[in-house]
Amino acid sequence: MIETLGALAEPTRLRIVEALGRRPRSVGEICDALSLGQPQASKHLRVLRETGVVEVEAKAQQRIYSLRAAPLRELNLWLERYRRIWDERMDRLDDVIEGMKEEENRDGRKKRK
Amino acid sequence: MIETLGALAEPTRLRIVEALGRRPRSVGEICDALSLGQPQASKHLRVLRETGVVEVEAKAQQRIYSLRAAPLRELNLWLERYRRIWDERMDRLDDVIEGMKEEENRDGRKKRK
DNA sequence: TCATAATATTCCTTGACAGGTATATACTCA
DNA sequence: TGAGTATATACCTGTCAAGGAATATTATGA
Repeated sequence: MIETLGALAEPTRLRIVEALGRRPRSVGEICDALSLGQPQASKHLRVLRETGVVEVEAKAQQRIYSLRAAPLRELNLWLERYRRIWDERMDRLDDVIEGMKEEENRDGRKKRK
Repeated sequence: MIETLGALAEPTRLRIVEALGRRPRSVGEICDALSLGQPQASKHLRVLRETGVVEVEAKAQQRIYSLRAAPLRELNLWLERYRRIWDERMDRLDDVIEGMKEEENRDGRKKRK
């Protein structure tokens, strides 16, 4: 759980996770997509793998990395304990998401209910 | 967002956040509750404050720290993008957030976004 | 004003970690 | 088997952050 946070707290690794969130990718694809050196990518992927954030599947001489469900689920579960805080006085969550998706002037006016 | 992750990715700070999740506390209370040295507590609280995770309210000569909603909400929002991954075919952890995944329910795979 | 309590800051040392480069390993195919 | 491709590891170096101890700051009350 805290290892998950640590793994995600690094900018490059977060970008890798977001890239893998779209679809699984090989190391080379990750390097290309993120303009990363290959050793750097491998090292970050190692961290992500050792913390259980990603998993690998060998395909010929490539390694296909993809996200694992467990740590994200765990993170969500932890966050859920604080729902009463982050959901305070707002509407239901989907409304919040809806509102933020439209990305209107975020700092302009506060929406009152 | 990534600053939030970084702030939470430190064991002591995570414990502080969890303590504040129950109720706001003064620095001294945090030191006692977590067996922390006072300068250490203050320094971690500074990080948490500068990343917006907590806020302070002065009360006499004490400083009462409490959690802020925004970063937790933001973190939840980020995590929501990966719900399709971490929620894969498990039982529902909660149904509140579920209004936005109508499109995903079939077995059609997404290759390209 | 002074003494005291509560908290913040500074300085120091040390360890972890990320980037860069070079090199090693593993797999495939001719 | 050897060449080529894809990925992993080792080594070095600089930076940053955390813990510890001492000290500074700020507010309170007598």
